[in-house]
Amino acid sequence: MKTYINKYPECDYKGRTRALNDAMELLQGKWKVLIIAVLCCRGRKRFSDLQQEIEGISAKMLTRELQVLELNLLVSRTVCSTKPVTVRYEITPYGKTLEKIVFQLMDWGAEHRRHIMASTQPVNS
Amino acid sequence: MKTYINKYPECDYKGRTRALNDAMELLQGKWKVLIIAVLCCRGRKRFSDLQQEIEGISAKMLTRELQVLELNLLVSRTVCSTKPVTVRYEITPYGKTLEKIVFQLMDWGAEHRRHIMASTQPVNS
DNA sequence: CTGTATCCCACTCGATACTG
DNA sequence: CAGTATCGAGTGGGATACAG
Repeated sequence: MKTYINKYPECDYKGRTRALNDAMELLQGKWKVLIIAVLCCRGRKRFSDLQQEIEGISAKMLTRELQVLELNLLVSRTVCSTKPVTVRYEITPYGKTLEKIVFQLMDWGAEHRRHIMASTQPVNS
Repeated sequence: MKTYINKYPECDYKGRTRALNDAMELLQGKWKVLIIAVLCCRGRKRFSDLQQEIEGISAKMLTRELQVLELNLLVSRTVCSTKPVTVRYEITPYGKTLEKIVFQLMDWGAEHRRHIMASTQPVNS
């Protein structure tokens, strides 16, 4: 029952745009995609390691975004009962289904930077 | 000088996350990806047609987002000097480079809805 | 028809301080 | 170590009115 994207879909148009909205809404925000990318690239990570690898993110934001990702089954959270507690975060097999898209976005972003720099006056930074 | 994404890149990590941020920043917001999708699927469209096809978007938002997309060379804008002016918007060949990603996001979003509905109590709507 | 200008609320996100 | 609580600035985006 998988539906495939047609180039010029005439039917289920509403459903498709809704699906796109779902995806974008979930991935919205400054950090979530980045977190996914890091977990995909670097594998299982502890909270503090994640915070170090994701430059600029605060504990609050990292917590909140990880919770959303966990709720959406993209990331798994494991508490290790060590002396001070440590927590491991890991991308789930299901989360891996986003890996390809995220990496394509990376590629596209790099290409886009070149494209814009070459074509116009860079707007900023 | 094209850089490729390795599964576990050790070098140019900063560059990659920066590229990902670029891409996400550009695509951020409620409407841009949707506009791109519509222009990809439906081809050249006038302003008012776009507004009709994209349910819920206001003129202000449509204008603003189209301007951003045009600035980023993803969309072209053509003014037709008809009696009341009409304007045609069209995805550029460059903009088409996002088509694949956008459609994959659509697919993923549809799959995700099923996945979440099957696995948990739906949170809302 | 295709926008622009204003007003305004809600929400995002950062900073900081605190807890088990 | 891994969070939570609270405050506050900035912004995204809706509603409405107006303009070329």
